[in-house]
Amino acid sequence: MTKKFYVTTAIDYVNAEPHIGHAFEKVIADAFVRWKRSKGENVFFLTGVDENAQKNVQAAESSGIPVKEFIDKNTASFVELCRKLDISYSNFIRTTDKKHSIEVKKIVKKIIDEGDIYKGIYEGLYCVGCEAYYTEKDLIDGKCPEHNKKPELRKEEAYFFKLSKYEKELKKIIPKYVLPKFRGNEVLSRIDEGLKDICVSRKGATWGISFPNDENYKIWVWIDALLNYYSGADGNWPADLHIIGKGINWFHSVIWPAILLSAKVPLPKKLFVHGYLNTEGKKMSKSLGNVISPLKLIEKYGTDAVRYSLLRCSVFEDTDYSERILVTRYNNELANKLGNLVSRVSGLIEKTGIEKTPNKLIKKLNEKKINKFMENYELDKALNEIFSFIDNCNEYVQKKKPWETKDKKVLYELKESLLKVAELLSPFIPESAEKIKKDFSAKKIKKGEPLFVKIEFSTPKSVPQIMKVNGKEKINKFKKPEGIMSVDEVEFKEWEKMDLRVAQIKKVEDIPGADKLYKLSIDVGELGVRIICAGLKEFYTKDRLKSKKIIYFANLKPRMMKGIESQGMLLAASTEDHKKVSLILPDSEVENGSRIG
RNA sequence: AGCGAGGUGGAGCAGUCUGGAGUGCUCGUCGGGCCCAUAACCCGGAGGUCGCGUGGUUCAAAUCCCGCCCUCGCUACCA
Repeated sequence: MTKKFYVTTAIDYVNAEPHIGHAFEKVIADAFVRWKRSKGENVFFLTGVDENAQKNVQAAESSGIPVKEFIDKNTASFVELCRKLDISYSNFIRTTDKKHSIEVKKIVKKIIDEGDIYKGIYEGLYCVGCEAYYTEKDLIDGKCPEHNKKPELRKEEAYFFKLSKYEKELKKIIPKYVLPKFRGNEVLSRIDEGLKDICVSRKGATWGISFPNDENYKIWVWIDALLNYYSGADGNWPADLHIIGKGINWFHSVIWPAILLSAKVPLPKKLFVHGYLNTEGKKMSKSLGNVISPLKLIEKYGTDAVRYSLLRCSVFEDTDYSERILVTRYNNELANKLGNLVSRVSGLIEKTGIEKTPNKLIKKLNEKKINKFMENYELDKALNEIFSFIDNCNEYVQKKKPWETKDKKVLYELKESLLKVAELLSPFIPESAEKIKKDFSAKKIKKGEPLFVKIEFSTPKSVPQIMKVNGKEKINKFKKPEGIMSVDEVEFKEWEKMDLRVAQIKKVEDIPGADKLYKLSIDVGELGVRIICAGLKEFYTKDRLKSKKIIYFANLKPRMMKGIESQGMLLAASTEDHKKVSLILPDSEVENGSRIG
């Protein structure tokens, strides 16, 4: 049996629910995998979750749920995300799997035998309060930002990996391995700054995989995590393609090949580093509260709408993404261009019929170009090219006027072209592509339900159809727009659910590592004292906030921000670009905890 | 600070590597066409000194070189 083409995504931390970035990566990988398969290749596709990270433990602890239970719950939502996104993975790995930890230990053992792991002294600034090491730049005035105490210089025994040994070899590998080129260059220039050996053990950690022959240490989670590609390969190693985000490029470009070199395991062929999604030009982060939930989007708009809108994003560069962008793309491209074309052609065929003829229209389709883009992993450009052919089809209908000419041959060409379009789109929007295929392969082609129900932000009304006939304006009839779905209007019942209160700020504190966030303790009268995180640091000094009465959204689902549970949010006005932020305050003196509404 | 990316009609992009009339795409806007289709589809217009130096190279610069300004990202556990 020949080896399968092996594709992986990064494995995700399960310290929180999946966000849109996770969906982005999975969809890219899936579309690519489906395309490969459509070319007759046998593809093995691995995705999964990193469950051994310390972060997971922290998140579990602060939400008061046992680690295992917490992880199982979050892993389930990542599995659900894959299912709802139609991700056609072959294997889903969890790094707590026994099989995985056995493989990890084996490889680590090999590296030890190779003499590439040695015991040394780890020296760092340790804050007793945090029970964690800090680097110089984490500190504020040389003090731990959380406890405002000088950390102590602490030394402990640890295991180190001889990363520096592989510097030369890595520099040779990277240019061919990393895609796009500029990501490879970034890494290379960092290697030139010096490659230090890395600490690969964690002493006294309770979660994770133990060192072989030394139970006092857990293996650094990255070694563990990276090896998922190997342990989950199911006999298909080496990987042909790793798909990851730019944030973990270093680990995949440098540490990962070094580990494999040391363990004498073949190297993966390509590393595909995609960019990030931003919201309204801003980085997505929990502290900004602008994280988009893919599960919610799917629920609201459907799998293919989410897949399509994500796949239209530039793969290598960072791209702006928002619900509004999703809706715009969905309406303009899926509903108006493609959906409408399917409707008009199937409707015409139902009325007129078809007659076989050579397909001249399809000549406008540049399939070579599309394949070229796909081979270069430029999915967005391939998709663009397909849609430019869809434009050609719409132009063709317009030009040939088959509703007038009753030309069955033209309709045959359109039918054939749409079948081709469906084939080309199936890696991107499998469900809709399948529908198109089915519609146009039927013996008796009929106009079906709209393929993409259009989304409108306001309630649709009946609109008069105004037509100009021979230069004279004529109101034809009141036509109810078809296939319009209304969203984003809030029922009074929904509004009522919101518990808004007046609250007074009692304490303002910095949060370590957060440059925008304050931790606020607020007095909400009968509801007691609550802790919230607010991104106000750029706009308000601590003194200006202290003892202010603000409007507080009390029953907002609590969320973790920088390791702190934010129990609700305060209301503030902000300009579009978020450059100006102003708190909303009660007009006159009211009691803490007063209801608003 | 270092490294990286970018500055192209009102918005967002492509074009720059490999120089050839400001060309293209999506949205918006204005006008027209069409009445098959999900108010969709098609055609056309307006709108830009391609960040600045009226810098250099060249017959020719958005594209190559130099300088400057501005914005954004990354800097070792974030997809």
